[in-house]
Amino acid sequence: MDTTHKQQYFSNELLAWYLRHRRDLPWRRSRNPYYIWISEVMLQQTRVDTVIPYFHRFIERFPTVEALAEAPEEDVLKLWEGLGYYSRARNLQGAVREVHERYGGIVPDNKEEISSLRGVGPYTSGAILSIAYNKPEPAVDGNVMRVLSRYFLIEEDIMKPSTRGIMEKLAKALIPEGAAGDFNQALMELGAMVCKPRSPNCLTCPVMEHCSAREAGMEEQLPIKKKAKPPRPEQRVAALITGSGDHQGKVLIRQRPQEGLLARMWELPHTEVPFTYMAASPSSPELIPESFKLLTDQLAEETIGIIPERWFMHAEHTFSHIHWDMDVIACRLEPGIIPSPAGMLLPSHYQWVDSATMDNFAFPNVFLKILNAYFAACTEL
DNA sequence: AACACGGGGAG
DNA sequence: CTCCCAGTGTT
Repeated sequence: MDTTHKQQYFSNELLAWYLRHRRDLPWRRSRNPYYIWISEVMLQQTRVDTVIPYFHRFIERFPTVEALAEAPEEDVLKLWEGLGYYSRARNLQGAVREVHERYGGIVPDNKEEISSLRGVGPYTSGAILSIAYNKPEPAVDGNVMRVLSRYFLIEEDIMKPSTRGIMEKLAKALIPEGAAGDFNQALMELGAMVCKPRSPNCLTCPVMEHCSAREAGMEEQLPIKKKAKPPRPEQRVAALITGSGDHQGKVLIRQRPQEGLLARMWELPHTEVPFTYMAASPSSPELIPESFKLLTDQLAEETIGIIPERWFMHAEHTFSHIHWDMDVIACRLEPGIIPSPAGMLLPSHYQWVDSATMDNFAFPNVFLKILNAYFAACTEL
């Protein structure tokens, strides 16, 4: 079978399959480029089922380019809470502000301008141009690379940037005349619903008949992918500082720095401790002091004196590159360090919150879990 | 080219 | 539990 026929068969069958089997997803109910853009940024590294509720809340609160451009950044971060990769939210708002100011609120419809926006890389630009404007641009994500590597039996390592180029060229050549948006979505839909990472489901695949990987019995081995490095472990100790007096029933939180991991999110005060220090546990809370002193010293530099009261809980959290192993210690403020009235000298990036007011701050999931566990325990008493 | 950057689902 | 998923920006 010659190459062009194999390609034409693929494009035609896949497109026909998609038109019959496409899922009814919220962002497929319009061709509003702004909605498509929001959805594509949310879908970066994130599953459809996870994104759906976030997408609804987001467009309800920020229905237009103008609404998002004029919103406070904290509001955007709060709506992104739990979705991860928070720079996506900040870059998105920055780019939307640029579209608002420079392009009169109209999302650009050409590669040059749209690619210059923060957070819009090769995948997202292709997705927006094809889905919102039906421009014949490829949108190569992980699904697409998996499907193409199997159907065309491509044994290049998909983690290599050079493989992207090969895939984009191929994906572009496959786009049927006038059907870029539907075809690109068809490719991703097949990867998500049929040609899945660990189960190719060939028997239900619309292009099985000419799939090279299946013919070679290679469908389970593709795509070829170099293994990622395991996350490096970090031991951490956090202080759950409970208030008294005016702050009875509240907990002290702080905001993270402008840049880096979980930038500008809120957290419990905590610090990394060396592994040579034993972790605490309910059975051996006496092992706390060495590691706890590091936290005490760090907070003392910010004029906050704490006294440990009891071990509260253990929390683990895995990022793609770091694993946190965290002990949470319930503490009270040391009298005399914070002068009366209490909290007067609290640094501005610190705040007291209770279970109601914590809704005003965006937290990474690991701290959300700890705070919810604490306030739930308080309610039981 | 290598690394930073979250969080969730499947088996 | 282990493994998998894989866009964009920075260096």
